Amino acid sequence: MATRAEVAKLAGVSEATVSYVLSGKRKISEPVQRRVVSAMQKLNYRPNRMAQALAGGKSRVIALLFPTAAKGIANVDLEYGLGAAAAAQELGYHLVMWPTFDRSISEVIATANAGLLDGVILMEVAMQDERVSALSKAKIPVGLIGRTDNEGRDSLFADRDFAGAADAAVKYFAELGHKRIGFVTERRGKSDIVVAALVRAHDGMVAAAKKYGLKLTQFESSTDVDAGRRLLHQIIESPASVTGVIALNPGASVGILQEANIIGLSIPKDLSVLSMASPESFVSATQPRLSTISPPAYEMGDCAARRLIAHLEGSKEPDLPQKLWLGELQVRETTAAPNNL
Amino acid sequence: MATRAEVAKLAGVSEATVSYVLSGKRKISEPVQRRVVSAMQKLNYRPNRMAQALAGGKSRVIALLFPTAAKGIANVDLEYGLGAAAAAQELGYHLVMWPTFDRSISEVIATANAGLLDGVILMEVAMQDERVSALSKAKIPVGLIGRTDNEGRDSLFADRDFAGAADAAVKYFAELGHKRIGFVTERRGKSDIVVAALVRAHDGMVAAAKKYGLKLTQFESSTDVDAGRRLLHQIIESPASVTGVIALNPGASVGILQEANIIGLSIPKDLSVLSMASPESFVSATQPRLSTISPPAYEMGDCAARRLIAHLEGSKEPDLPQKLWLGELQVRETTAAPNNL
DNA sequence: TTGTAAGCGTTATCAC
DNA sequence: GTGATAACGCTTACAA
Repeated sequence: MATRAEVAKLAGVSEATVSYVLSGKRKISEPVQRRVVSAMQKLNYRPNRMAQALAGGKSRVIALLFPTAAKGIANVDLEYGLGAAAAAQELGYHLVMWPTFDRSISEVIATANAGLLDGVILMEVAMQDERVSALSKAKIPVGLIGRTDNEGRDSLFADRDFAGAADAAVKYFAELGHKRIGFVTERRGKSDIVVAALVRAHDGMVAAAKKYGLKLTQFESSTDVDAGRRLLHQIIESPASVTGVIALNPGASVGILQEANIIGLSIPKDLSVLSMASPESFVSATQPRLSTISPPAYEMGDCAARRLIAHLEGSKEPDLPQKLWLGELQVRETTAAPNNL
Repeated sequence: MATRAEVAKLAGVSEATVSYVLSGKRKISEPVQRRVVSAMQKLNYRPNRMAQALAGGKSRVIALLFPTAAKGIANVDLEYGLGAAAAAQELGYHLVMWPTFDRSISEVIATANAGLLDGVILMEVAMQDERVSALSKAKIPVGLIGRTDNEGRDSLFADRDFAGAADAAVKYFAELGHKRIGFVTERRGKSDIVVAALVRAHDGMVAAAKKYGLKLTQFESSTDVDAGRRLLHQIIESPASVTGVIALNPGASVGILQEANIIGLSIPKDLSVLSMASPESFVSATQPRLSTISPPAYEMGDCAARRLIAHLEGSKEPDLPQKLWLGELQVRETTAAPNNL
């Protein structure tokens, strides 16, 4: 590759001038500008990013910590990554895919300290997320897909409006005529990590149920489909006798559908099912087609990356208005008025 | 972060010695070794990757060109990326996610020339892949998930054994008693890019059908589910009157399942369906559960990354034996003996 | 408006 | 075995 020195020589200017033409941090006279630019083109010059990074202290690389522990089902999460990667690209950054099996981040911090990473995007954020604190302490900028309970402080997030989504879901069920509904959430594991989404969705559901006067029963299930299948029996045997369920984890919804088919329970006639998080691609495979109110993952990933990068670039004002995503209610074939009015 | 200079001072050695302790490219005496290592630990030293990259000419970063054009269904492809990213990580490399909407790679080449990328992994490889030639011409190492028709030359690939997979699939159908089967492949678009997988799968199917004495009819469908649904009508109205189909693209299989359910066609009684490429997570949602013989995507991504990195590290002998992946035949609920023997 | 030169933190090539 | 000392290609004061 051509170096800056060669461009400078060809254009008959100093090396610094070449840099300033590129960065625009200095006023350059018309003729010089032209000469430099044409020299760059002639030599097919590209500034060396490693040299830029070394001299400038910024790599323009960010990492997405991608959770791979729950390999259960439907990697909804890919869409987040795609959105973030595309946004990064558009802004001249690069997104490294960082698969994580646990929540340890010492290696991430080390890599950032080694100058390779300017910032990090986190998923599956907990209310009190040790990773966020650790990264903050290490002065590494963090973007979140999700958010902690530290509302004001960490402003670099893209999160769902769980209250709004829960409200929309429950309202829909109420309008269909349901009186007793279930909420399927993830089993909170042995660890004391409380994923923020679970808490906010739960709170949203409770509030919405109260608002619309529905009786709400909570069920717990792990992410895999088999757990969802077992769950259906719990649901129908429950004294709560719900006529519909709203499920937070995709595995549960599918498991319920599967098992219902096997035991001859008719969906949505005998039980309505609404998923609060299932990717489009995944829904297309379900039979009957799952009704959903899912997060716009691509968009959210895009937003998280943009916010983080804007921060890295030193923008004071957040360019993007701080919004939460509701997700669109997609009525398909698993929701209807209750049978046993 | 602590720099090498600080470590050298603390350990009372020259900076070069610190580097050589790290790289092991020089014999270091016991006491010096100890002093340097302890100084490194005390200062929590990490070599600056940008400086290493600049001085060494290698960034230890590779990119995965991730196709996002066919947003139809089931991102099988995430698993490839996860495998590749994990392998890279394990080997001290980093994998940047590079979403691509088309097959242009000038920007990739420019980025590699800018020193950020040491190599590139390609997906959806064509028989004659212009991207491979362009990258080769630019002296950028390429790893493939898939492979071109240039068998010997580009040795850095991880591909399926399409002949073997087709053989296994057809053999299975033959043993079930099917005489006339269909092969569903992707519609070859307007462009003249011939994705290698399509060709090899086709050839494999033809050979296998001949071998087991089955009559084979080819059907074409685009990737989306709706196309798959329309396809079912083509299949049942076809004079070939097949009793089973083997589908290359996941969208088609699902569409067929969907439409069969709607029009009251019983699967597998009236028609057996076997998918040659559907991710686990996706299959769990189908009803009835799709029988498959899918590629081990994670493993293949892992392999492609390892091969590429081994090459980047200058290994002459390919460490990993050059194998092709068959994929495991998973008999689930969409395949059975034909009804109309 | 432009040029000069001091870093940035390594690798690699000499010497000793 | 170990220590200097040029690169590596850029950013960015500081001069002019």
